[in-house]
Amino acid sequence: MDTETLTKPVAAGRSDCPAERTLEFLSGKWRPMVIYWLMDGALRFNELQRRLGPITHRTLSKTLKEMEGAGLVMRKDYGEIPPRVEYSLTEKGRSLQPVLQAMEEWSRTHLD
Amino acid sequence: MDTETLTKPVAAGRSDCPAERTLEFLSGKWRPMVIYWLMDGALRFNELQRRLGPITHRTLSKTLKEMEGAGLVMRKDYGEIPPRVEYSLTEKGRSLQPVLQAMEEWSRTHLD
DNA sequence: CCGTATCCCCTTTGATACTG
DNA sequence: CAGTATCAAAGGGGATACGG
Repeated sequence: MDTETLTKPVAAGRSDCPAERTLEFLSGKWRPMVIYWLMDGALRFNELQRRLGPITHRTLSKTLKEMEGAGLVMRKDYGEIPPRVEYSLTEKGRSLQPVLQAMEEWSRTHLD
Repeated sequence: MDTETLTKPVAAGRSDCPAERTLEFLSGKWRPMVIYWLMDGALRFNELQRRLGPITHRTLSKTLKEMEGAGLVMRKDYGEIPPRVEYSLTEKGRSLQPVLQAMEEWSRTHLD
């Protein structure tokens, strides 16, 4: 009996690898770093930019908006002048920690 | 005392997020799927292509060569005619399973 | 301080045709 | 069957300038 065909869809037009869908939330040059820096709490836009180092204003803006759309990041505008906006992780964003941790573990044990 | 500045590098030009380095091994449109399908054992080139669905010959070839260079995939050429080549995961490639598993778990609990 | 609009480059991917 | 070469298309990201 061919157990192989029981555990995985055979020649599926779109063989859903669940890991891949998770990856979509982490793909992009800056997303993991953004999560990393927001893991401890909220940060203002410019503060976050300083932590990230060589990221452009435009790119950070775009990245944050995408992550907000993905439900990973929350934006809080204090409506002050000069502007003051804070970004933080949503529950969903924080829930990615085990994934990032698995990745850290792997980089420790298989890289360096 | 500001403990925050003790746990994370402040304004590092390249604040190393270890997870990011792992991501480099998994980034790319097809890499996770290739690992997924090779996790059970070796597959021939065309067989792998069929499983992956809509991937082009050229792209699969390139992807496999990259992953071979990264030490994730092993290529075995049987030197027969017609050609017969099998691809499989290296130990390093298989070691990524916990990472993929964490991703699967997340997609199950936070997507759908 | 926070954000957007334009322009440009570079990389990745796909389509297609060809080789051993 | 396995792989390469060439060309074209698409998207991500950076530089810069401008607006609220």
